[in-house]
Amino acid sequence: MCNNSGGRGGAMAARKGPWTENEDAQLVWFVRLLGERRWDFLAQVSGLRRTGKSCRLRWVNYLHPGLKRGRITADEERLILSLHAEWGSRWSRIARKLPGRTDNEIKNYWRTHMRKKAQEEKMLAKNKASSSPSSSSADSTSLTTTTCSASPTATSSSAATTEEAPQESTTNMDDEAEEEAATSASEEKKAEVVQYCSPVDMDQLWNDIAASERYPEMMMSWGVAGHVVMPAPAVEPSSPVWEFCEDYSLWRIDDQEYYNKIDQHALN
DNA sequence: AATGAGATCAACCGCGCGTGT
DNA sequence: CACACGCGCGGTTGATCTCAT
Repeated sequence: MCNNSGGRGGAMAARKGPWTENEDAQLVWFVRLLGERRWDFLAQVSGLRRTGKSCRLRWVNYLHPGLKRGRITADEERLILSLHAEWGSRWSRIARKLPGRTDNEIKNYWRTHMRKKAQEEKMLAKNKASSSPSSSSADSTSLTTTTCSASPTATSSSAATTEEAPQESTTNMDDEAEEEAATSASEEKKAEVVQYCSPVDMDQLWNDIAASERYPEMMMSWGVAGHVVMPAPAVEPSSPVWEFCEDYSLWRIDDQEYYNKIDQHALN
């Protein structure tokens, strides 16, 4: 299935590992051109020696406009905790409630932070057990105690998940409704995403990108129109991909509204 | 200043679901 | 109805960064 399995098309082995700036820029451009679907096709057509899967992941987790960079806030943490308590490790679903955050990000956050908290709890429990065996709940971490009681390492195991998400069935209707709402109101949500964009780098980025006008040049340099066996665009090795993107205004092909919103936000 | 441990993040993998033929 | 394909999701791993010793 993956094009690195040598299925069809190119016999080129798929690249793995960290993405280069050129690859990022290229991917961004082709996503804007083709949309966020048909990733295998996109991977082939773009000339990227990556699997569609890899392209999608890179886009979703790193390149997607509206992604929020920076630390998870206290509010977000609270939300994550409560949603995790409700849904278990349905990271993508949880992520939908946290505009600008990816499932991967939340997943990572959960793992690292909950592990820490679980360790703390363990210590607390031990201490309490040794001092007074009667009480069972740690009070200091009031917010987190209820949900992070599952050991973080075990969080990944099905046991923890099922243990923590027993209401899954009861929330089914909720979920479906939410999913529907999520897709139907995607436009709204995207605006929401934009709202949530923190003033970190992304703002600057989109601002810069919105301001530029030169994507056709890139098209030429990549020999767009379908099959691109391309030398990577010339980018200064040290320059962030965004500078490259900026030069070529990558964001103007489709989903115009969406990106307009982003642009507008960035300009505010 | 060196180094080891822990934290964080990006990326990959396998599996399952939805859809088209 | 069965099959193949494309995609998304959850779990895991490995590299890099940060901080304490």
